[in-house]
Amino acid sequence: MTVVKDHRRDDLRDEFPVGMHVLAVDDDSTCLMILETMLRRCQYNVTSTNNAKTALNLLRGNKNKFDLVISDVQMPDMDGFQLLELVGLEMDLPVIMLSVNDDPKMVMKGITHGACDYLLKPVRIKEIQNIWQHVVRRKTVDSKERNKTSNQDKAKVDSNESGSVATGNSDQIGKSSRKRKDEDDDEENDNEHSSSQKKPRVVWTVELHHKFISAVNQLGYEKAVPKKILDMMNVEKLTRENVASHLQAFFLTLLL
DNA sequence: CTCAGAATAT
DNA sequence: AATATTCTGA
Repeated sequence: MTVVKDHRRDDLRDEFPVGMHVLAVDDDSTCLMILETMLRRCQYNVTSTNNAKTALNLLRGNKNKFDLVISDVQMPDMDGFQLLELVGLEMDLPVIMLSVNDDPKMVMKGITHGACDYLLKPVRIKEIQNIWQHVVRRKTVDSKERNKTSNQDKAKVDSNESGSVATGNSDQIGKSSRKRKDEDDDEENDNEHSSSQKKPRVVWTVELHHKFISAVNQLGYEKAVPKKILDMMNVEKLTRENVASHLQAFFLTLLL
């Protein structure tokens, strides 16, 4: 009997730090769910909460339990930056910020407050797959050099690290977001067959996507079906097909 | 006939 | 790659 069961060309196998403990924080329950799902898929050990205070309590109560914190920026009780700061003060954990806001000021704020990464929503699972590198880096640096000059922060911003860890990097920040809502009723040419009616493609801006997410959120994952989502979103010009298409794509990105 | 979901096309 | 359109079955 051949004892060959080693045939794996599976992707996430080789040296993924399985079981790393991640604390996910987001007030939007659907986002949280998605985040959780993605993290689990990537074989992280996930604890999640929908508010920063609980997050803090969890962290304080289990100083060694977590390896990484990933938190939304905008939250009701305490915003992500405060959380970030407190965590930085009280413990040595890598924190990743999540936001729909691609404003460079915000990104900068995150970084200067000590975030080790700043991801834009909607987050793709590929970005999640890669975050363990921050933990590794932190640990490596930490054990090697315990240098703590009693200096206030110097706001030294390093764009992106130069290639260091295995897989290629994720994308850059500072793109996307076009102004939507293009009303078009301009008359102009009624030539026979040329262009009479434009067919505006629906552009799923972050905002629109967010509405979509909220709708799905309220309906619940199982009951979220195009028509219901559609009239829950209540966006003009949007068709059931549009939503259906987006829904399909959306689930694909979740599983990718 | 209407819709969801998958497949396929642009 | 993102969104639209077509197809199938309920």
